[in-house]
Amino acid sequence: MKPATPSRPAATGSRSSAQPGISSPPASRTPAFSPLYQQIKSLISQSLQAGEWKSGASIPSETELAARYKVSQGTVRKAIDELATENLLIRRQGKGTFVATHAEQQVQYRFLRLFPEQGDLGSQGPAQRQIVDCHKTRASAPVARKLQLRTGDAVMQIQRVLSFADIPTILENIWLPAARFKGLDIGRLRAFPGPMYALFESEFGMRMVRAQEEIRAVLGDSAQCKLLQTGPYVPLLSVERVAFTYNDVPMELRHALYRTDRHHYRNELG
Amino acid sequence: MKPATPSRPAATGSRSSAQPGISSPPASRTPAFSPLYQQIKSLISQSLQAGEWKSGASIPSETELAARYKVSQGTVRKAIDELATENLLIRRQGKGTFVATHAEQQVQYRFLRLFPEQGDLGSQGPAQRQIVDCHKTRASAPVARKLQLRTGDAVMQIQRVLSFADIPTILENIWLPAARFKGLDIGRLRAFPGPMYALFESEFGMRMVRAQEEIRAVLGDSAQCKLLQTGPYVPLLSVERVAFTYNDVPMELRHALYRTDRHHYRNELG
DNA sequence: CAGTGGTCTAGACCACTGG
DNA sequence: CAGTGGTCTAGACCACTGC
Repeated sequence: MKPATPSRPAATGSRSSAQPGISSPPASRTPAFSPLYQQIKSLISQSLQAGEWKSGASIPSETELAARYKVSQGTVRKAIDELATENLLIRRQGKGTFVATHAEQQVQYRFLRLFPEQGDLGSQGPAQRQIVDCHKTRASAPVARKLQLRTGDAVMQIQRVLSFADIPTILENIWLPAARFKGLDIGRLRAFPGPMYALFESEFGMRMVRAQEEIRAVLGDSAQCKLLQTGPYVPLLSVERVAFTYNDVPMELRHALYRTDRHHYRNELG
Repeated sequence: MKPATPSRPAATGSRSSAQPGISSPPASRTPAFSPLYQQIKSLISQSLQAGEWKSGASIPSETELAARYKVSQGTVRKAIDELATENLLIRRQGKGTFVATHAEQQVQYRFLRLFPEQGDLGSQGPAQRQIVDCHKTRASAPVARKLQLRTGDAVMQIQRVLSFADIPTILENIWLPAARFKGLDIGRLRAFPGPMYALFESEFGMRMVRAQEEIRAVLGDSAQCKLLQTGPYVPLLSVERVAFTYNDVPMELRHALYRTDRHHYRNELG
């Protein structure tokens, strides 16, 4: 691309906003101007969403992508940089750029912010997972709203307990849109060795990319306290998480209760 | 700067790692290679820390800084970019780059992650602040450890209650190193109209840049419940925050209790 | 209109990885 | 050694702000 040329490359179409020299309706303002690298970014996002590259696999090199989209390397570089800071891609110098995954990481649980009170990281070995229940049901109104479904749509509901050092610590209730997770059952959940989000990736092609949590202090009821093996009416951390795939589509709702007598939820504020 | 020249500019000294053509001890490995923009970044950080530019004021333009440090504009640009994503600086197109501040923001409380259950943002107006106590005391062992002081060092201790829509919601206990906050008393706290971090900036030149929180579910004792006007033994969110200035120096410890019956703590997971 | 940050390019070289 | 991402430069132009 020569600089100073008003014409734009046909990345997929052309520059989305009104450009000088390009015919554009003079009326209808607020085109907002989308820079080239943003367009490249969304093209790469689309390829990720379409599954053009597998989880954990490498995407084409910057040079290749620059040639494909007919832009300079620096422009695809900026696009990839942003996708990397959003944790959709992972750059590794000398090796390439890879599709982010929940599997094969040293950080076993990407979205879990719970840390033991003493002994820093994973010093107590891997978590023990116990699937209590997994069945298909219909979405209640609040569940449907958070998952952007209609009330009564089919959802899979999973209940499980996570233990650390043999102490039950997390009680989770998970809802998934059944249409996207056909064939999921308690057997497959129990058989899968890694984190649940890794199962979603490898068996259903659903990558969780971002999540939002709402945290409250609550008193566990007797059933919850029994599953967590605590005394009755212990204060617990209620963590309601909605996890999103690409394009901010919600794909999982997870209501969790954390015991915080031996652990705490840690958060970094920028 | 000509490219391909092995010699490096004397930003403040010179490139910190072994460079070809520059005399450097061939022994003693692991220089780790610090790129130029990182050196510029730390120079700008030092100027921020030294108070060369006031809170909320603009720093020199990219062109000026490039001239000052004898590097290209793109290099200082990358340095500023990183400082901006770390929230030390704020870029405003067409206007300049500004020193981040806790004052004069639309987001009144930069580090507060508490949101009302309904009615999105600040719909219930500003918080009411009530200073309960402010006195000088000596740091206990745990307080000293978190503030990187010695046990028994002088600290200011502040207790206050924050109310939203006239409902007491947050009970805070704050510890500050007394040596850095000389002259702080309950009168000045009550007189200051803005957030406490804005007071720290404007009256003591201390900018809080980053914070870390540990969150647990607890039962409030009777004194705490009284201040928060709840029934006895209500589950509360315990939020222990350490706030840092530049260079990861801890400057504030804050133990807070949040009522989460009408609010929740919200967190985004990337 | 001048000045700021924001985008885009082209090219050179450096550091890291693996065969 | 070739290939990848990472750094640095120089220069042109664009978009936004305020005088």
